[in-house]
Amino acid sequence: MSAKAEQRQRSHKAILQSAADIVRQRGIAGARVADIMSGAGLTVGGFYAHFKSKQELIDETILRTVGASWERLFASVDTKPAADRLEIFLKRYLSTTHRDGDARGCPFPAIVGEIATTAPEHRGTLARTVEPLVERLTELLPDIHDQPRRRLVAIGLVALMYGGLSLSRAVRGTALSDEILEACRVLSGLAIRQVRDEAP
Amino acid sequence: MSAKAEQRQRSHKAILQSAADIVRQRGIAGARVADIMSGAGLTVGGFYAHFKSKQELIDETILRTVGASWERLFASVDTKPAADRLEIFLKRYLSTTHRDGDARGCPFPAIVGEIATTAPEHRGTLARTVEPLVERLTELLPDIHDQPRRRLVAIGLVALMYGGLSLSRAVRGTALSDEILEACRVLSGLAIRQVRDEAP
DNA sequence: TGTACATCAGTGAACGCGCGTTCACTGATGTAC
DNA sequence: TGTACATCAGTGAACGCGCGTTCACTGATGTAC
Repeated sequence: MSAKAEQRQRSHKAILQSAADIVRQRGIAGARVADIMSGAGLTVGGFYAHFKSKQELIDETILRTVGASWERLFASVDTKPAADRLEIFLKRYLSTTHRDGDARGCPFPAIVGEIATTAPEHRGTLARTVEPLVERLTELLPDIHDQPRRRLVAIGLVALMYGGLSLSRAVRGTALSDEILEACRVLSGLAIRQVRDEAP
Repeated sequence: MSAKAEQRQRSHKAILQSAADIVRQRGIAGARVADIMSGAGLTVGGFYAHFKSKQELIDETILRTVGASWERLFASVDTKPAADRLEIFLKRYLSTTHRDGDARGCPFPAIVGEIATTAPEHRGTLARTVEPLVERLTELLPDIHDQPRRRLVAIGLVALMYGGLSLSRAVRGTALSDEILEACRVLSGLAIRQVRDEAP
């Protein structure tokens, strides 16, 4: 590949990386094109040689960051004993480390509310990212042979994880913030124990 | 009171009501001063005779709408048998009616994410609203005599309710949206059953 | 191999628009005598 | 009671600012001969 094309590719990647970081921290509206570009070591004007619009970049950023962050989490529990995986998974998602700006963390807290209110143009993209997570998470649940119920429990856990992390971040700095994370770990533990007890 | 003062009071109330409606639908940044005023039957310029700034109005709107919406829910289950109250409460919060823009619904989905990312100036106000809910909700839980755990379960349920409603709204229009609400009802039911089983 | 021209990634200023906020003004209500 | 003036809730245009997007330009890289 020519030096020019290589340079272009490097810039493209840098823009995506910068967007991923900034969107996770500041949400969609908070991620300004000029800031994203300067985070990539470039200037505003060059943006439109890489993406058709801000919306296109945001869509691609959503697909990439949701996928990558959850896959990273799934991979991190892969080596653990099967029986412990779900608990460790929940513990990591609902950790203070994740709350306090893990650069590779889940972007949901930064984008879900915005998509519901002022950025409905990304609704379809978001919906597409949730389904795979649910399927992967279902595999981690106790095998209760009631597949529809298993799926619902997985979806409920996604909502609990997202809700807990989001609320915890919103009240960051207060004692309640830590309590929220702990509470979600406790609640998920209770639900999972009950699922196990119900299993045949 | 003079006719002038009465007029002023009516306007003030209308602005608050309009703000409550619009914030719930479009979030904080999405609630434009001009739109709020026109929703109250007034024009932009008059706004600053009623509030020092948009931030002041938003803070007051958060305090009022969070308090009122949860109190309304608590009141609505007051006449039910004590043993059923929590379940009905959860069912109503996690209903499609509530998701589909109940005008008096919970404002959390519209504001929590934004406060965590682009509107940290409202963080303290939000935190102040959560504590009372938790205390009220704790009373609805089975009496397990382990108060700290009881509190954590209540907090977890708040996170689950908020997370479920928010996620469900974000993917509105898809089959997943309904599933999320059902999933959260199921998950909360499982956790509560487990709490009961653990009770002495 | 060297030279002249073409390409193209990136620059930075400018544009148009929407927002929160300000302010001179209006006209109905209230007050003093 | 009537009259002259004061008050003040609300108007609507203007201001300043920040944002997404556009565009004429630059200069390094690539190509043709």
